[in-house]
Amino acid sequence: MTPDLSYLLDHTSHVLRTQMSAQLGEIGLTPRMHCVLVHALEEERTQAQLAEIGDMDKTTMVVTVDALEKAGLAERRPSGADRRARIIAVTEEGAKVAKESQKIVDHVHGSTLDSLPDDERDVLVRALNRLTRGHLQTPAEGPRTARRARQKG
Amino acid sequence: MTPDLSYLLDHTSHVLRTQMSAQLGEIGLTPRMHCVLVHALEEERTQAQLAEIGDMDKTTMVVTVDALEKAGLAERRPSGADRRARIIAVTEEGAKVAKESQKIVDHVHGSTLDSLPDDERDVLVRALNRLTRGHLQTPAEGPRTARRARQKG
DNA sequence: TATTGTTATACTCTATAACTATA
DNA sequence: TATAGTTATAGAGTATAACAATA
Repeated sequence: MTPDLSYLLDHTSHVLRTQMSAQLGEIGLTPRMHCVLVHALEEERTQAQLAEIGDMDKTTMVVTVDALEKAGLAERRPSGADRRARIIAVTEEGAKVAKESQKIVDHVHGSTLDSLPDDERDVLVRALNRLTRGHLQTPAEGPRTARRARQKG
Repeated sequence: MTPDLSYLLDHTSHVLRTQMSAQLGEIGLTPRMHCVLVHALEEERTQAQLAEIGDMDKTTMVVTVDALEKAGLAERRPSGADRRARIIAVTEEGAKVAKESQKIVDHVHGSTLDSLPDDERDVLVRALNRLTRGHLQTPAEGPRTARRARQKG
């Protein structure tokens, strides 16, 4: 009998996400805010670059940066190189929070992996990495959702 | 360094779901329709029971059964035991389609697992099962989304 | 009073299109 | 012409509330 891989992956990823959201929520972050914060800290990056890294739409990015600015964790700054682009600069407070949130993320991942026997832990990660780079690399095409033109006004 | 388990599980489950949806879509089914069809075939079951099994809301179940009826794959029949309840009866055509869709599901799962080395394959499934029954059994509580009362009329 | 299935609808999430300013 | 970021909003998905029939 074939194991129900869909159920196993859906369930584990769903529960892990709820745990992550709940834990990050304790310090006022969403997973997306954490992602942007961390990658904006690594080097000077524009919204488009951060959207690419986090696999978000640019409009989703706008909302996420709005939230970070409102919370005083990051700011939009004009890019010297391209006056259309905005660099996302992390504030001092934002850097502190990012350190904290990275600890939370590592702890949630770590405690999950620690619940497995040593041999299973390593192989699980290796197998998921292999699938991610191989058979489950690319999403299958969904049916193109036709969309009406937006109302002018 | 802690592996990014969130990314690995999210990505693999997402891609697997798109592949499954695309393959089942070829014969006009959604994953939910397949799920209902298969469990309705096993024994006489009401909508509520099938919703429980597939972890769907009862209103989502209504939509799913509507789709199955429209496609001529299942019918609502009054339950002898409880006149409020409806038994979901699979049609002859529905049984054929269910056989087909089960083949598709097994093939999608099978080809994914077959892309892994033997030793990784078994351990992956064992580890995911262990997480599902253990550390990642229960979703964390989300913030209760307050909802306005519905308009009368 | 509680439950099954239904309808209507409200909410969330995300993506699309159009827009402004640059390039 | 194309791109970065913004705004408004469409659309999918889903969950909530109220309801009718029945328990």
